Amino acid sequence: MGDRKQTFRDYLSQQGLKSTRQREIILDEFLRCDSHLSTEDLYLKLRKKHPGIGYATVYRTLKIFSECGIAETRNFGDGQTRYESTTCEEHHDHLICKDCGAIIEFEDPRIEQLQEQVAKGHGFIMVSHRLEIFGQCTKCQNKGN
Amino acid sequence: MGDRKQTFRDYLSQQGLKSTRQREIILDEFLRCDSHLSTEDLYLKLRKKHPGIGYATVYRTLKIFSECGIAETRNFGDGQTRYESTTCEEHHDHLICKDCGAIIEFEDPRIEQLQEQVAKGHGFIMVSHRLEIFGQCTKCQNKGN
DNA sequence: GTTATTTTGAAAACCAATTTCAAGTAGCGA
DNA sequence: TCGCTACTTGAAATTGGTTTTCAAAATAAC
Repeated sequence: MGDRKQTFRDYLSQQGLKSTRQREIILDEFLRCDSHLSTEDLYLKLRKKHPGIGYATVYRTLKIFSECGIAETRNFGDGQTRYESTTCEEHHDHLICKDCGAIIEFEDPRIEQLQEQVAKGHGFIMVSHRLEIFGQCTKCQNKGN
Repeated sequence: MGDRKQTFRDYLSQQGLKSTRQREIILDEFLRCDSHLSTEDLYLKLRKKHPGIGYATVYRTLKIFSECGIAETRNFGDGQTRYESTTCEEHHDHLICKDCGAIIEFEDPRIEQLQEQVAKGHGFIMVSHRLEIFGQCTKCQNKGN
């Protein structure tokens, strides 16, 4: 946590960018929040306490987060880009309920390994991957239908 | 092939929709082409032989394709929706070159099975999934970086 | 053929993402 | 501290793909 703030500040100065009040506020809020936020989600949250901060600033700051590695972009097919704060933990994938939209994170090294194999088998050097499983969660199964 | 055309016609009449010259042309072209076409790709291809057909018609027709199950939508994160014609074959996933954009299809039953396991482990009923591996293909590796 | 309904194509609307620009701010050096 | 320069900000405009609108044209049933 503390070191992600540091990572951000280091990245800024290294790129000749400036540390500003807005960027600090946005970073704090981003780290505090649940993940999988869209630009709009974060903008709306921020607006409650900091009405002055504009959408464009949130957008640009999130982009910097992903450049410096403290956030990753996700894309679940609903037309909105979401940002997820990276953790020291392993890479993970997502299980998404098609009914209620619940998102569960999981990781499975066996799947990761097989992916690596597949890539190699086609002569590819794997850089990243994305796995999403869509289904129906327990709750929604019980709600009938 | 023949039966996918039939599937489409059946769907139309079942929904009270009409069979038109444009829809037939678009279907023919769609089945003839490589997969992973965006609306624009298909529109541009069609325009060569059938300049009269409008973008909106291609868009709407592709939507019907996906409703009746002869096409599936894909989303590789470049901001364009792509349509892939479904085959009788197994489900497959994608290997995508981050440099030249080449798309390779693959399938791996071992991965599929592990996904099923993961879903079950979280109490989910798996409906579908999406797996994309991003990397660098052999060609682009040789082109140096 | 006539009629009711659907479809078409061009243009407009839509919406998230991205850029523009004038005013404001940070950070450096004097 | 002051001044300068470059970067940042927020509002508004723009972009680019998607989706809808609407009047004219085409289809299917009568």
